[in-house]
Parts: sequence; C-alpha cells; structure tokens
Amino acid sequence: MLFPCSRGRKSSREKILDAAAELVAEIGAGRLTLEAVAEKAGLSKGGLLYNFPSKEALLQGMIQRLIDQVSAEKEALRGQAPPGPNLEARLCTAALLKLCGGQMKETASGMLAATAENPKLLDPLRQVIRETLKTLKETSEDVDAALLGWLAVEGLSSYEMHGLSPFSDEDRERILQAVNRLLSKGIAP
Amino acid sequence: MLFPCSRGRKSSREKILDAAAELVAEIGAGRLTLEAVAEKAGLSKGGLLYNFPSKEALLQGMIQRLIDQVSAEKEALRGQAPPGPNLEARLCTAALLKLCGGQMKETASGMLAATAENPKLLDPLRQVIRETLKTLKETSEDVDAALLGWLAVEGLSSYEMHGLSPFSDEDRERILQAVNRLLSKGIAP
DNA sequence: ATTTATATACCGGCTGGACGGTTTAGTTGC
DNA sequence: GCAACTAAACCGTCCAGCCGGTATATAAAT
Repeated sequence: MLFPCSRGRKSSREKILDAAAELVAEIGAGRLTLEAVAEKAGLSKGGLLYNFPSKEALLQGMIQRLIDQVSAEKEALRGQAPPGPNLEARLCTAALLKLCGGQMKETASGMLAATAENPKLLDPLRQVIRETLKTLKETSEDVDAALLGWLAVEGLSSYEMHGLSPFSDEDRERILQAVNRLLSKGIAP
Repeated sequence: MLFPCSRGRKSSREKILDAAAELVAEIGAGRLTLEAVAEKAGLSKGGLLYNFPSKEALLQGMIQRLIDQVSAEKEALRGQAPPGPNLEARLCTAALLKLCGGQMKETASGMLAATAENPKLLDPLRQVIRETLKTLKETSEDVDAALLGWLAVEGLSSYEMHGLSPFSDEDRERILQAVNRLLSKGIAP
C-alpha cells in the first residue's frame, strides 16, 4: 500500500478521499462524479485521474481506507481494553462505535458509493467480515452475545450511514452501555 | 394507495417493482435505468412511464412497497405471537427476519436505489423508523433488550442487503434464537 | 556549470456515448 | 371507446476517460 506522493501535510490522495466521502453524504452515492470530487478536493479532473486512474480505483481507495480505519482503531484499542470475556467482540463494537461518533456517514460512504457503482468493489470488505465472524466464533466466551453485540452495532452503523438514525446522543449512549453489558455480563435481570 | 391497474394476476406495477429490485441486486443501485427495468419487466419504456411517470416515482414505489411488506408481515404475526414481554420488539424482529429469509436483497433494494439517486426519497422510511423507536420505548418491558434485538436484526438485514452477509443458514437460525432469548428472558447465564 | 533527460504532479479541453424524459402515432382487449 | 399499453424517434444533458500541455525538481551527461 505505498503510493507516489507522501511528503508534507495532507496528500492529494487523502484530500480526494475526504472530498469524495463528503460528497456522497451531501448529494447521494449515485451522483458522485469525478468533476465534483476534483473541485471539492481543490484540483482538476486531470489531477484526480492522475492519483486514481479511474473511478473504480477511487471507489476501491474509499473501501480500503474504511477497512484500514476500522482495523487501526481496533488495534489501538487492544492495548487499553479492560480484561474480561468476549474481548474481540468488545474491540469490534468499540472501534465501530468510535467511528460512528458524528462521522459515520462520511466514514462509510465508500460502501454506499461502491454499492451504487459496482457491488463487486465490496469484495475486500466481504473478506474482512468473514474473518471477523470466524474470529468471534473461535475466541468468544459467549458466542451468542458476541454475535448480537456485533450485529447491533452494525445495525446502528447502517442507520447512521443511510441517514436513517432516529437516535439521540442519549439513545446512542444507552445502546453503547447495553452492548457493553451484554458482552461483559450478559443482560438478564 | 390506490393505483389504476389492479385486476388479474400480477399487475404491471408489481412486475416493474420486482424487475427493478432484481436489477439493483444484479448490477448495482446506481446503474438502474428505466430502459433496463422495462426490458426486464417485459414491457416497453413507454409502458413503464405510463405506470410510473418518472424515475423518482418508481423509486418512491419501491420504498413504499418495502414499508408495506414489513408492516403487513408484522400485523400478520401479531395474531399468532406467543404471550410474553417485549411484544413489539419480537414482532419487529420476526417480521424483518422473515423477509430476510432468502430475499432480503431484493426486498430492501429500494433503499439502495433511493440512497443512490436521492436520499430524500427515504423520508417515508425515516418516519416509520422514528415511530418504531417510539413504540419500542413506550411498550417494552426491557427497553435495552428491545433496542439491542431490533438493532441486531437491522445489522443482519444490512449485511444481507449489501450482499455482505457471511452467515450460513445455521448462523441465522442461531441468531434468531439468540434474539428471541434476549427479548423473552434476557441472555445472561 | 550548463545542458539534457526523466519523473512527478497536475491542468483543462474534448469527445463519444449513454441516459432520462417527452412525444407521437399506432394497437390491443375489455 | 377508453384504458393500457407498444414502438420508435428525438432532445438536452451529463460524464468518464483520454490527451496534449505545463511547471517543478532531481539526476545524468557533457
């Protein structure tokens, strides 16, 4: 994953990916055009195509960054996670929820853009999800709770991503704590 | 919600909505064109525009059908649901899971198509979701469990919808039972 | 030291094709 | 005779990808 430019401040690639993500949230995944992305990123269409040789490449870049962000967040949390059962599930949910905080729509907009353009672009994500399921099944003390917690956070993410979330900050806080309780102690009375 | 044609077998409207849903799953939400839908539905473009006077109208129809299907499923289950706590949550999850069974991708493809084209088209869905949350909060014996169960099923639906689900039929069965246990008894040891 | 060459990073105009939507004129079946 | 179409042409718009240029920097050759 090395790419040409990387010296000084924010690279053009980063600026482009940011711009694309914001645009998806603003105008809809299917309306994403190279020209609009270029303008928002502050360069020309030619410059954009220099960094990403095709629209597909741009979408792939968006997906890959999403994967990398979640993975990095998970590893960052691994060091400081409190001991207890269902560690992997707690890391997964905490990482996702952290990215949910206020910017999930942008973070996940690559998914929407890729779904709109060409569902095959989601293949790398498919792989990651399959591995996550495998890990959860193998390492969780309470697999049912781990699956439920994971899926609940995915459900929340999905709502945020589509701009469908009816939840207030209090609601989100409550859900976060319920998931933690589910994973560390079960949830019964 | 009455529309011109409705006599005999499957109406053109239904055929069109089916065709559109399948196309979204096949080629991506953003690639949906009127011509392709018309061809798949077995009529001409003119005929399609006779039934849905614009592409927006078609997408609205897809969203509305999704809402109606879930709602109908819920009411159908209400009569035969076993007594116990968190009734509304159990109805929601059961209805969604029933639609998940093998055809969620088609059922929910309207969401993807609308997201791609114009996020505002999801407004009716937003309304339904807000009401669902309100009902769950007001009527659930264990609100935390109700929210978690609901979100978990939404997470599962989201994976199915995007074709990202890593779950086997056994997995789904296990999740279904875990959700039921969560809603009727809590989940702790 | 000066010229030449090569690579990076980007500009911006152009084109060919596709798509949404309209219109018109005709057809089928109840 | 009207509803529910078919068939086909047509228009305006949009957009991805291409291509010829430009500016800067570093390196190599002379």
